[in-house]
Amino acid sequence: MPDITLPDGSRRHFDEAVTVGDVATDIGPGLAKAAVGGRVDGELVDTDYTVEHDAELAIVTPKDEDGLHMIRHSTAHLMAQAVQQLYPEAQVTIGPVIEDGFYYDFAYARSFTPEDLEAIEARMTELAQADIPIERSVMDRDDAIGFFLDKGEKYKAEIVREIPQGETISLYRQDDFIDLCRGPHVPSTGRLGSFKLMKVAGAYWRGDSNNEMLQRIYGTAWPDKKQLRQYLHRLEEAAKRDHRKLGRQLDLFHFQEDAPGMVFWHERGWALYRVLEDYMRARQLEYGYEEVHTPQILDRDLWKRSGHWDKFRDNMFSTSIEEHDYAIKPMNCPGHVQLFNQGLKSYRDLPEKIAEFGVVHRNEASGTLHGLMRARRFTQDDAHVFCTEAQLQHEIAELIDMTLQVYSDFGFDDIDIALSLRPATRVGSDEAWDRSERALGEALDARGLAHSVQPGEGAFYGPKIEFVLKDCLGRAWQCGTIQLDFSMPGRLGAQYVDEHGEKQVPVMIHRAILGSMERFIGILIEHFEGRLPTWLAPVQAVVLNITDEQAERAREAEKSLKKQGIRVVADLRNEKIGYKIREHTLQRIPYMLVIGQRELETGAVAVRTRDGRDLGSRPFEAVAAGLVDEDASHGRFVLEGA
RNA sequence: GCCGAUAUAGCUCAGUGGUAGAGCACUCCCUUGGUAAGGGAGAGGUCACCGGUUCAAAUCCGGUUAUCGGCUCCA
Repeated sequence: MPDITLPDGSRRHFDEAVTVGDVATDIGPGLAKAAVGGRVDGELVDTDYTVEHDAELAIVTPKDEDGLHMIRHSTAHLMAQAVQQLYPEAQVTIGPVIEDGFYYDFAYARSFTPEDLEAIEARMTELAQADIPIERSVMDRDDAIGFFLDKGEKYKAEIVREIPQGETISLYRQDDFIDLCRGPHVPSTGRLGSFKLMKVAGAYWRGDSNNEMLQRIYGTAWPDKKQLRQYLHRLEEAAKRDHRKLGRQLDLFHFQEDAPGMVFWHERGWALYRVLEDYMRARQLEYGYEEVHTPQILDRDLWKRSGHWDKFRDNMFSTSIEEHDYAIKPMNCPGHVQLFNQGLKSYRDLPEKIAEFGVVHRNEASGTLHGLMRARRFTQDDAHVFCTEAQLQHEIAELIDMTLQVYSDFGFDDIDIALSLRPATRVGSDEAWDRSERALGEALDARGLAHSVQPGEGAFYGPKIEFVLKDCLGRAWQCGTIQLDFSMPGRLGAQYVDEHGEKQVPVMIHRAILGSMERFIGILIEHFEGRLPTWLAPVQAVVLNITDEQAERAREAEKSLKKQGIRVVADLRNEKIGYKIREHTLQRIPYMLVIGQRELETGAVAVRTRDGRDLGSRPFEAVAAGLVDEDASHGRFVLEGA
């Protein structure tokens, strides 16, 4: 008869087999009421799971990660039940838990409308209030196939068919609704209630664009109303950071119908862009790169030789002139190989590091465009390192250092690293892939950097290391990449003469740190909610006069700061100081320098930050020096600290 | 590219078969005001584009384009 060990180490003895629910009741009525499931010897189970032997048991409540997961999963079932009651022809398919909620895919003749969603949500609330018991049962695999086919659920039958012969199939039933499911689930629908249906969208059956389109309904679910409200609030806050919205509000850039997926940079946005480019240029010079610039349009033959035309022609813009076919470059590498091929190269010339702020065009599918984050024209901080295999380890190690240093300067210290291995469609021999995958893995291990491995995710020409940075909302952005290429140098005839006078093909490393300049700017805007650190801010300070009396001094201050390299504007409009402060605060300008009669007399400026803090009146020269320091000191606020 | 939604003034939005609206922004005038919106007046729109229905279309229908949310994709 079972001895149950609880997570705090205490033991309870029972004279006969007990359910998880019984144990919870035995511990206390409050816990019994809260219990949605249990974890028995590490396995997640329903509350009516029977424990027959000695076991470790944790009661699962909505406060646990497990419990929250169960609530979301059960809410997905609740939604499916509501949908089938309201739309009996709708077939159920799959309904997994996702971050912050769940979705369920239905096969239905038409799309669900926002009104349908309201009706479904209302029905879900009724079903939750009815507190319908949720019961588990098992069925033989073949019986289950027949069962679902009888109900006209061909998708479910297909799922069951793929479960190995002989495995037991578990079903969960709540009233008239029965779904194939591994479980576990909460004991009754009354445990659910803090949910909201979020949106409908099309989704391909099994995620394959050759398959039919299903109707997916997304929802969110939480242990209580308060957490639901907090979640919805969080979404609103994230929406405020949307770089497309801020791009307009802060006058950084715009898009228009004439150039889908291509940015029109305004003066302020371009100022930010140039700071980023100048910063990367300085880093690259430090690390011994040669900056170059290669043609935008190259003969199609070159793209055939490089392998791009075969693999990616659908995503390339083409043009022809005088009966010659060309393609607009989607990548910079073939051009960089042409540069490497100039003159005869010796092993003494290696490594040769060629960098370009390369403007590329890729014909991204229309439905995928997303502001700066996914554009058809963007600029890569691209570079190619040509080296010998023997130099590989050292070069990769240096690239890893450089990449992490750059991220740190932008304030990103939480970086995930992934190693992506060979994809199904690829060029190059398996031996070359073996060597290159090993080289990258060893470089990471040598530096003690934890990383995940992603089989099949490599580029067609080689494996890669990807750097994924996390912004202040915890969202992940893949930016940096280091890719080995044992194929293209050979295809495009790159060679060097080794110490024995023999011709050899160099190894090529493709690397980008920011990735796309445009996208990185989008990430910065969202990460800082437009409140860019002084060194990045398009306008770093604004000089404000209070009355016309101080206009001349304000103009002088502006001129002096400009001369010292500060991005500054003077606002001498005939408006009250409060009005000007409000406007420039909303524009997220780091410092507002106010000159009134008092400052005019003392040669000072009154400094106010965009956070609304008054740093007091200070001598103009000191403020100017502080701004210059702050500009030079990536991310640190010198003036405020003073 | 696929599914769905959307497109009205510079911006944010209202208008739903019968003369196109508001707030902010803009221009001019008054105001010279000390840290998040001073007052008044004015100007501003082929209602995304093309076609259809109708006596009459921003409004209804069809198509195109773009955008938004997903899906697929992301060298």
